[in-house]
Amino acid sequence: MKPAYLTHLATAEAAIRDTGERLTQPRVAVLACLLSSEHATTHLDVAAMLADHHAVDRVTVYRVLEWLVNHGIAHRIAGDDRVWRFMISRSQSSAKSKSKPLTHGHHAHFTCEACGQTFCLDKPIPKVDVALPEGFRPSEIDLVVRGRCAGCA
Amino acid sequence: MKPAYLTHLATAEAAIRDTGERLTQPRVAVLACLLSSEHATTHLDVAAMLADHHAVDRVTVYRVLEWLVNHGIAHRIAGDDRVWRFMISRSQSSAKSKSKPLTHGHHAHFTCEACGQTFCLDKPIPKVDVALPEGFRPSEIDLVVRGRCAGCA
DNA sequence: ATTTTCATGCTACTCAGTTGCAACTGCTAA
DNA sequence: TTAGCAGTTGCAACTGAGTAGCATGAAAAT
Repeated sequence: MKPAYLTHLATAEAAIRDTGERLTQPRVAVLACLLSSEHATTHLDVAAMLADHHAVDRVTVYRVLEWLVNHGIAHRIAGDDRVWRFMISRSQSSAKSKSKPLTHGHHAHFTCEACGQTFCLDKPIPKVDVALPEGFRPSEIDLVVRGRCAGCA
Repeated sequence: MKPAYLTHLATAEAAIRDTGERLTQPRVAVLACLLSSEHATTHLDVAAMLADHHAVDRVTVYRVLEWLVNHGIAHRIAGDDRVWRFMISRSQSSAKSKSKPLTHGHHAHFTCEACGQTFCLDKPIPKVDVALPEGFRPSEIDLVVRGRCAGCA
């Protein structure tokens, strides 16, 4: 059984070429990995998935993930276990535009208390109005819902 | 100049005695530290503050902080730098009750992108209704506002 | 084909947080 | 007041995430 990410290699390659920066094996492989994943994945998950067919050094995984984030292709989520998790930013996949850095705006995540997995909630989020103290200026709101996912219910 | 936390020692002692568990120097000192702090503090901050007058081993700081969280006296916040930060749960300070574990319910934090400090937003938060996928059950919602605090504006 | 530029891999490091264990101390009960 | 015990502390050694420096290697530009 071949790993699932293989079917996303072409899409990944196109997306990376789109950035105008260098097209490299590790970038393609890591991105394909994210594309094939339903939920947020750690650097470790990525390295493990690639181990058989596209072995990539763990440091490179870190760097590629960071690169993807900087290019607005992926975004990172701080989990409860102080491990970064990564996910493609679906929002940009529709935009054919020479996308600006993409601040990722209002975004909600769901973290399962049982299995620890994190999911992106694509559904539109009602605009939240939070009263801030004098002098505080907001730029972004992050919403995390904790609970039990469908699989662990 | 004496450290600020010294004025909170008595309050801290009372709160710990309230739990019915053991009253120890490190617990009192660490809690006094949190009480004296406006914003979320790391284990390191705590250890540094106590160094002169109540030196406590760093492992003990970790353990005491965890203990405080388990007793609903403090709560922890996952920062962007994957370091835990801690704060007293103001909500319980008013409750003279033999407080139940306290799930800390809806709670908002503000993280300053410039100085990295995290503040608790005590203001009531509008109830957020998030549409979850089929089978997902929420238990808690965490709201983090990112931006610039009054000091860094 | 050659050069330039930038990404990769490797090694070695930092730092948060944890574990195991021996020594100690706050509480309780005699 | 003291003896005993269980819960705490301190220490040392460890794990695991993430990073820095540097030599090698590979895309793209010429």
